[in-house]
Amino acid sequence: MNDLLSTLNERQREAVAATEGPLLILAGAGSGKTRVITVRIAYLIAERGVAPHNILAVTFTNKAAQEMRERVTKLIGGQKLSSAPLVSTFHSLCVRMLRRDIEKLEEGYTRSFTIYDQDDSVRVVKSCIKDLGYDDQRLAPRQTQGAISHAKNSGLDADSYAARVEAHDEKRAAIARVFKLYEERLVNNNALDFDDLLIKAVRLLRKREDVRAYYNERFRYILVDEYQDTNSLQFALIHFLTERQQNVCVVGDESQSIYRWRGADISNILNFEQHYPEARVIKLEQNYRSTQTILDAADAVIKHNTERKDKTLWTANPAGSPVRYYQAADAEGEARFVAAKIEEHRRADPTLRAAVLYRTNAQSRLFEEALRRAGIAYNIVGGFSFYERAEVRDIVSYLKLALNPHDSVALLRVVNTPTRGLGKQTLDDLYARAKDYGVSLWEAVGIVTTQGEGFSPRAVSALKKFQSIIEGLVARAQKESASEVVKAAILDTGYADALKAENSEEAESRLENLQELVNAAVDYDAEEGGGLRDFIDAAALVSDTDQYQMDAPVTLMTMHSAKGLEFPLVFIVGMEDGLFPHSRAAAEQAEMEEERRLAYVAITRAERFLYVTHAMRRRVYGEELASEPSQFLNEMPLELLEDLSRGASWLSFARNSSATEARHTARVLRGETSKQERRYGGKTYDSVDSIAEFFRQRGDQISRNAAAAKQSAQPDAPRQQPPPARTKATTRAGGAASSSTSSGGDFVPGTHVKHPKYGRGLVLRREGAGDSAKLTVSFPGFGQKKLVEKYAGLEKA
DNA sequence: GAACTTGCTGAATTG
DNA sequence: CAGCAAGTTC
Repeated sequence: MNDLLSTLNERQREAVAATEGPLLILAGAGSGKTRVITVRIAYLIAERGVAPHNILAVTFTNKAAQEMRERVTKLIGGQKLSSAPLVSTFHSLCVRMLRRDIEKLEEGYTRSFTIYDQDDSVRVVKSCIKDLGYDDQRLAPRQTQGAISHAKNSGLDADSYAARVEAHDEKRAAIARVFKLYEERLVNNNALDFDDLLIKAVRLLRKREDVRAYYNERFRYILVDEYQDTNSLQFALIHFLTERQQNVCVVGDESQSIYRWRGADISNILNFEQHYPEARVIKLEQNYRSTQTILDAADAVIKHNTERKDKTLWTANPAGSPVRYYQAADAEGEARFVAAKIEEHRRADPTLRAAVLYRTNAQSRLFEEALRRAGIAYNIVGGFSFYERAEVRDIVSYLKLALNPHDSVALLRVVNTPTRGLGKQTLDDLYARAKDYGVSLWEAVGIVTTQGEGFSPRAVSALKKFQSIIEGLVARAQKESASEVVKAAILDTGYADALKAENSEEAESRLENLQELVNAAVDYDAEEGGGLRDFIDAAALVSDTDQYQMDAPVTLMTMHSAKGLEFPLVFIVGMEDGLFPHSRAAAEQAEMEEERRLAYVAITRAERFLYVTHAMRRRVYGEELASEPSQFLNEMPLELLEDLSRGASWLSFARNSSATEARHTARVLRGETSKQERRYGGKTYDSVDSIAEFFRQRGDQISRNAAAAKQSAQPDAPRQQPPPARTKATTRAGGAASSSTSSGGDFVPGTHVKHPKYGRGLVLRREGAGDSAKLTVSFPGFGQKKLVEKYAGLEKA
């Protein structure tokens, strides 16, 4: 079967053929990573005679898993296989393991456990905060859930978290108590949150030799995709699974690590060779995806990061067209521009797929509107997914109860939906009773319906009604197919009737969504046939990125969601300081580097055409704010950019010599000059000559200042002060008023200054005079800011 | 007990 | 600006 390998280059072939022992594939963007993985699986089966069910491939999203499955099937051709390789996400792999063996953990969980998504977790956290008597203003449920999740991901349980709380830190002490109660409640509800899926699976492997042996025997060849995004739990999981055999192949690219904030540990990939001393390393450095120009832009940006493995991506592709740049007056104008350009491109080539990539989901709305107005069909990833719609969640809650009636979150959600006369008072009483007896809400329902417990006859009969509905569903779940139970959950509960009675358009569309849910279940029955249990598990584990449709002409999504995808035409929008890079990242170097990797990911999605845009004004929180171009624009070689803006733009400004020097100066300040020198199209930028020229022009004083600045960039120099607690995404138009220290005229270009928010900076430019004098100041790490001298509160540094 | 109104606060990225 | 929670009214 030589034709399997014939489509691959030499490195790729090596990566496929090195089947035995640990292997690290460092796969640069667009280097044919997925092809290598899929061919490798096919090769293992066809050439090495490995039984398919002995192969495990792990991905992060269902979409990636599904694509991989399809491609393997295609590669193997018509061959009938005795079994199939398991291609799964980390989370569904864990669910599989736990559904089989969770009882062996002896932590009180049974195999019919429920999975809580983030929304469910927050609800539980909220109830814990309330019941502990904390103020949910001071202890925001969302934040608290985030803190708990973060702790769990770093391997802490409630007790070890509590032990680490400093004596005086009341807030964290409160979180620790919430954490403890939260964990108890999950056990009581027989529920696991997303983090638990990994935690319990790892614990199971650690604790039980027999389980470990079973999986080591089963999975003889393991592949892990996007290895740079694995966290310590995922690492531990892989570690246990490869305990006996070391046939583990991990594929990743540390330049595309963008989930550090979620606990991804980049050292997993950086130290792979230490973890597996026998490891072989193969680098895939030829990019097949993008034009030379796009690759140059990406490369120039990522080179500003200090923390990276050395790897040079190259391509045999043509230079292609320049990166198109557009500065819009406001966010609406930016959206109009994008819509117009998409139309233009698609008129020339109707098959051209486009993506609009933004930093935050909130940015999507304007693009949706503009595209709709332009009559362009689009697909949106993220935001409200199908399974997040209230009506779908309601029905899913009924189904969850059918499988695990002790799930109190699900119970509370639907006990009075549709309304059946169970108001706040009754539920509070029920809740109190459950707490008194130390039982689940479902058991409390049972007690009240048999003993009365002093509840009003009306309440008792309503509860009885609810009870019989759930019992009916429980019975059905045991013998009927998923779609049958889904239908029952919509009809027998009175849910559909209540919607019909509303007789509104809104209700009509909800009914349609529920019909969709039924369709999904019917499909599931036909394809997987795993029953309601598996259907609900799958529904709980769908992710935003799973919504991506490969054939959609236009896709709107975050840059995060775009990882792993490619498009001939890409728009990176909202390239503004504070938005991208995000203001929350500005305080820490490591976070800034992650933002930069995100920029790298976004740029390298583009195959042929790349547009970068930003707006001068944007509404944030309903407030009009002025914004500056992103420093990432500044980090692209300006020669590669073509300015499509109307009138003067930041780019035209940057291209005149003084601004170019400003760029150099900013780099000098960050001590970054020596490594950055590089040639683009025969022209040099960042040349030592022009920096020298710059200093000659500015005179001796500046050279001295620059030298001082360079010193302050040393590691032992005092760190710049942290930003204020609430940094707005952009600087307020008109400037923040504060004490005016200046007597005017002090801050000529070249002066080093100190700003209350941004720390040290260098004045690049001065416009106007007197009270209206405006300064352009470059702050290392914050980019350039335009400040009104009078209000800026600047001091000489 | 349910529908409506006001007022407040908060959104970075995700399985 | 928008979504949600508490308060207000029927």
